[in-house]
Amino acid sequence: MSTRLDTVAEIIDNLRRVFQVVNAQSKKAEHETGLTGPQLWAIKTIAQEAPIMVSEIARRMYLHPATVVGILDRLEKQGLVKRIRSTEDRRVVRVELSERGQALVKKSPEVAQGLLVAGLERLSTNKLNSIARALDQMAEILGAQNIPPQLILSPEVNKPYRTVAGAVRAKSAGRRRPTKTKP
Amino acid sequence: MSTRLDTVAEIIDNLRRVFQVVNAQSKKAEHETGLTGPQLWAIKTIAQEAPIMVSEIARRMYLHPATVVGILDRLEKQGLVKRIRSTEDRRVVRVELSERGQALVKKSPEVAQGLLVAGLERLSTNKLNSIARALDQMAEILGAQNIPPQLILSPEVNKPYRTVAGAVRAKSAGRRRPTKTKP
DNA sequence: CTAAAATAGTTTGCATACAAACTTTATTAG
DNA sequence: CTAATAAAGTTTGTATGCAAACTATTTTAG
Repeated sequence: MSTRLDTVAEIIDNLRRVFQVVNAQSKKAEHETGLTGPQLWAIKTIAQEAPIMVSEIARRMYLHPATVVGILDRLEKQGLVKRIRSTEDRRVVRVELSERGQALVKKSPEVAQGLLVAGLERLSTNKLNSIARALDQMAEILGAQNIPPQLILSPEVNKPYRTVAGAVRAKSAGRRRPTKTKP
Repeated sequence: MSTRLDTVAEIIDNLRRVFQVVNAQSKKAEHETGLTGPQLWAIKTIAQEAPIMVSEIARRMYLHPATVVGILDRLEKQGLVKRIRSTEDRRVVRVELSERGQALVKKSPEVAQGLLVAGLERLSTNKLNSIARALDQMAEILGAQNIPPQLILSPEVNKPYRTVAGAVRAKSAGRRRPTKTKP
C-alpha cells in the first residue's frame, strides 16, 4: 500500500532513536561534569536570566514547576544555587547562582547535545538547513494542531498547572489518579 | 559569526520541543486507556512476539532490562501479562499476555504517536520525505559517530548491560556514581 | 569434571517527571 | 472592606529510567 505510511513509521522510529541516544548521551556526558543533564540545563538557564522565578525556569525548560522544585532542591543542597523569597511579592522565589555555581557554569562544556551538535556542525549548510526545516515542521505540527503555540513558545504559559499536555487533554475529561491515601 | 551555529541551536531547540510534546502527549493519551505510554508499548510488543524474553522486550523498546522489569511488575499486578520461567533454560523468563491483556491490546488505539502521526500523514509526500531524510541523518549522526549502528538497529544487542549509552562511554572510561558525595 | 566466566533476570538507590492537593500571599468581586 | 479567586511554590504519590550490585543458571576453560 502506501509508502507514505512506511515513511511515517520510519520517522517515528528514527525519532525514538534520536530520543534515546540524546537522552542517554546527555545522561552520560553530564554525569562526567558531576551534574545530570536537567541540572546542568537548569544551571545554564538560571545563569542566563538570574534572578529568575521558579515558574520562569519551568517555562523555559518546558517542565512542570513541581519537577523544577526537585531539581532546585538538589542544586541547592550542593550549594550551586540560592533561593531568595521576594519581598515585593512574597509568593515569588527568585533563584540565582552561588559563586560555586557560577564557576561551574563557566567551565561546563556545551554538554547535553554534545554529540548531536558536533555532528550537525559537520554537515553541509544545505543539509543543515533541510534538517532545521524538517524539525521546524514537526514542531509546528505539534504546536499548531491541538496545542496553543504559546504553550511552548511564549511567556504567558503555565498558568493552570496543565503543562503542554494539558491542552491536548481537553476532550478526555477523565479523572486521573483518584488519590491513594488520606483526604 | 556563523548563522550555522544559530541553525544548530534552532534544531536542538525544536528537537526539545518535539521531545516534550510527544512525551506529554503520550503520557496523556495513553492514560486515557488506563495505561501509560511505556506500558502500552510493552503490551503491544509482547502481543507481537509472545512468548517473549524480558531482554528481548528491552531490546525492542530500547530500554534497560531493569526498566522493563518495573513495567512488567506493574502490568502483572494488573493481571495483563504473565511471566513464565522457562524449563529449558531456567534463567529465562517468557512473558505473554493474559486474556485481559489480549482484549485490551485489541481495543487500544494507535496511541503514543497519535498527534504526530496524524500531523505527518497530512503533509505532502515531498515534505514527508524531507522530514524522513532529516531524521535519518540525525539518527545516522548519532549512530555512526560513537555508536555501533547495531546497538540501535540490529538484533544482537543488549548483551552486556551497556545499553545504547554504554557504547558512547568507551572513550570516557570514567567511574559513574561513586556513591553519593565525591571530591 | 571443576573453577571461572558469562547470561537472564532482579533488586536497590537515585534522578527525573507529572498530577493533584495544599499553603501562603496577592487580586478581584461584590 | 471582606469573601472569593487566583497565583507561586511546595508536598505527596506514582511511574519511568538507568547503573551497579546481586542471585541463579548455564557455558566455557583448563
